Amino acid sequence: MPKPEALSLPEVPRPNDVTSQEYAYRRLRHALMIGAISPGRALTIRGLAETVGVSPTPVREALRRLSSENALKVLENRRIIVPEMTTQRFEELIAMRCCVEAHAAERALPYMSDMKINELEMIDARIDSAFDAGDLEASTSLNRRFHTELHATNPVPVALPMIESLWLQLGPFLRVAAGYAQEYYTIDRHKEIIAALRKRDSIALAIAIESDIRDGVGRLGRTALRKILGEAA
Amino acid sequence: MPKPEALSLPEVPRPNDVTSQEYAYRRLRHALMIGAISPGRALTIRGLAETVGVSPTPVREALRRLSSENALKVLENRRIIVPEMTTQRFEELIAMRCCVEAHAAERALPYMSDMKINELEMIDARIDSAFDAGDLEASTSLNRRFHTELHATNPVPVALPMIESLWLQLGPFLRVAAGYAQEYYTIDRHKEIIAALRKRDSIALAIAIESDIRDGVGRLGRTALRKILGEAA
DNA sequence: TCATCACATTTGTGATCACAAAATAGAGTT
DNA sequence: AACTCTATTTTGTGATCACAAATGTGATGA
Repeated sequence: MPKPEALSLPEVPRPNDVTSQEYAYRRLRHALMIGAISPGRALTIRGLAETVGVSPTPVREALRRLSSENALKVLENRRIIVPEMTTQRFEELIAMRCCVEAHAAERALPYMSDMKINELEMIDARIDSAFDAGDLEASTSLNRRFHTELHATNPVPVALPMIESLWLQLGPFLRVAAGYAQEYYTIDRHKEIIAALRKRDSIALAIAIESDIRDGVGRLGRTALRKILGEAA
Repeated sequence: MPKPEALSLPEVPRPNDVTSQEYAYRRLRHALMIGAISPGRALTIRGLAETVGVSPTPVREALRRLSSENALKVLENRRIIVPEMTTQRFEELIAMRCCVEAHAAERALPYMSDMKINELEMIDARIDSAFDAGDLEASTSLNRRFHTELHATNPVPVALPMIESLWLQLGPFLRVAAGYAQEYYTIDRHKEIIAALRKRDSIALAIAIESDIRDGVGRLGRTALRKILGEAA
């Protein structure tokens, strides 16, 4: 009889110079980000070690990192799980995304060159064509790139790790509404964001960012939540 | 001849059931938070292991955690250091604190009972008397407690780890202006915060929080920065 | 005085092992 | 059939060791 449950993690490229610990971290992080692991899933060190193909030591370090990013939760029994989602937590996460990402965008605005805005516009165009071509994986990946490029325009990107932490916390949950998992990253208001950037209008920028979040992840997340809670009732 | 540099970490209580990894984490974290380690300080695994009294393995995990909280920086050579502070980074951190802590306080407001507000007021009174008595360590510790209690009133404290990460990033830097290290935590606007809480006035609350940050850490930090940059020039 | 090269030391990394606690399974009893 | 207690397995934890890369040291040369 095979192991009760074998967790499969999507492959990610491994350059020659990355440590085992870093590789394990990237595999797990990517899996969490795209919703490949469901909330509540318990993770074992040895199990992951086998999946990733390294020894337990580097896996433990990767798990600690993810725990510190609040992507994983360490229970009192020392077992490590993907956190469960609740309506309250979801609302808090969305509200926090609005707060931090709007702030980060405003803080990036002074450093935003026309060239940079053109770059963002190009990425957005590629998102649209990937989406039209039905390539959800590409459009999801490009969407992340759009936001990262936007916030990383600030030469001192203090906000970036916080934003990524929030994305990581939201990622696993959106898997629960099966078909929505990929789709949710793709309903966007990037056109409005770019327009606000061009006008150097920080008020409009903050509004566009908030709309992007609340209309995209927010709406789909709420749908998913209703679905789960409905099923549970 | 003794080792070139032996890092001494302030003691922290160690309950029986905490793991070595958790203990190493707490020692280091506390040291960083109160400014016991200067920016730029390089940390070695073996060195810390000896200081803390555990083997290298748990120390490595503790270092990974702190790195993920952006309290430590992993260089390309894999050496781990306490990040340096710059004027830009300082301003970004302060601005981020204003953004996140104001948001968190507003989010906590609906859950704020009169009893809870009384608790906060009592803590604030103890801060004042500790400060008057010249017990800077106690007043610093109570100040942290004040903010933690405030933000943790929200039953789903998504903001808390982010705020703590920001405090951790600011902690080491304030040591550089020697005398200010402890003092900066004690110039506060807690009275205004409590008044806003009582009125359930979220606008006034956000303003009070921001004033607390900008008048306290902000001003002292800028003084310290000028001092360093002046010395460097 | 400065640069260069060889050697010793330090340091991060990761695999392995031993140990204890927790979870699981199974037998026995009520 | 439900419960309890015991034995087995699984799991997290932490120390140790081997290895390779980075760092530091010192002698030799221009």
